[in-house]
Amino acid sequence: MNHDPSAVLRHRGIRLSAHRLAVARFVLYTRSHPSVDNVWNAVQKDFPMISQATVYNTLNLFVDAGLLQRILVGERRVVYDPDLTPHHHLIDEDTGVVHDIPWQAFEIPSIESVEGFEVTNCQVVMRGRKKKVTP
Amino acid sequence: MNHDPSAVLRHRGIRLSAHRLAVARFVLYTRSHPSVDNVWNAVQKDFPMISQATVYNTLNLFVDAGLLQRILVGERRVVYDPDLTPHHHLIDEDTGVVHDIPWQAFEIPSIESVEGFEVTNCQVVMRGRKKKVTP
DNA sequence: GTTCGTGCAAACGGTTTGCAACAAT
DNA sequence: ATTGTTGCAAACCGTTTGCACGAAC
Repeated sequence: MNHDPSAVLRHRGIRLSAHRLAVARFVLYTRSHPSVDNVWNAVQKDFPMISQATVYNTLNLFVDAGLLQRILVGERRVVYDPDLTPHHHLIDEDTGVVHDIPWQAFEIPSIESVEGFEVTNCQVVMRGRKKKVTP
Repeated sequence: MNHDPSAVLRHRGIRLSAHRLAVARFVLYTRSHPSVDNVWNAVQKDFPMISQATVYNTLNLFVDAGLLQRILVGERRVVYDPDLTPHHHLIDEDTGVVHDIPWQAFEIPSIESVEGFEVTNCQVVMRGRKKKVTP
């Protein structure tokens, strides 16, 4: 994994700007599954004048460039994930926190081929709450 | 499965009305995974004056009553499914059609318990396109 | 007569877009 | 000079809500 955001963006043919770098520095290396608002707030610490529109546009740019994954974790809740390797997601219904679940947690046989379909994408979204530990 | 919508609604304590019955007759027995608009169009054939708001309210009522499942099949795409038994969904990226995939298609071990969580819900949404048949 | 269903239009919230200004090439 | 990035506000789209009316209880 490349930890130099400038190089990453340039490698995808994305022109650099201070705002884009700031967004990249946050969103490409976080494991917190941030929403657009999370990204906006984080970047605002360095660039108080950045607009929501720019954050939206930049995130879309990164998704289109294959740097980010959009994950639909709820009715009106989209979250971004820089981890593009196949994995699942578990949403804590109490806190809203999104957890990564390793792909191997489930045995999904013949995922590329289900009933005559070529599966291009598979999103498993689970919801649950932390179990009480019996003492 | 009860094929008398009046009885189904009454059993859930939902008061009957012509509009509700019309919505129920369509949405509780279809396998087409209709969107709100699909339901609206279908019911309009019998009740041309029914409003979108009533369709929305009625569908929400049915979901809350446990008669329907809301399925998030895309960014701005919600469909309704009267099949409440656990199963997965596969969306044809070319046609938008939603297919049911039997729960047993995947071996999902210990679904109730993943990494200290009690899983209450699990939605698997796949996207793909029909494979060309090699002749 | 109180409750509940309905239609209408307005409000809502997340996202996109058109435009003008400006920066980079 | 041309192209690309940004902020702003308006538009957009699916959904919800407030209100007034009328029907059901």
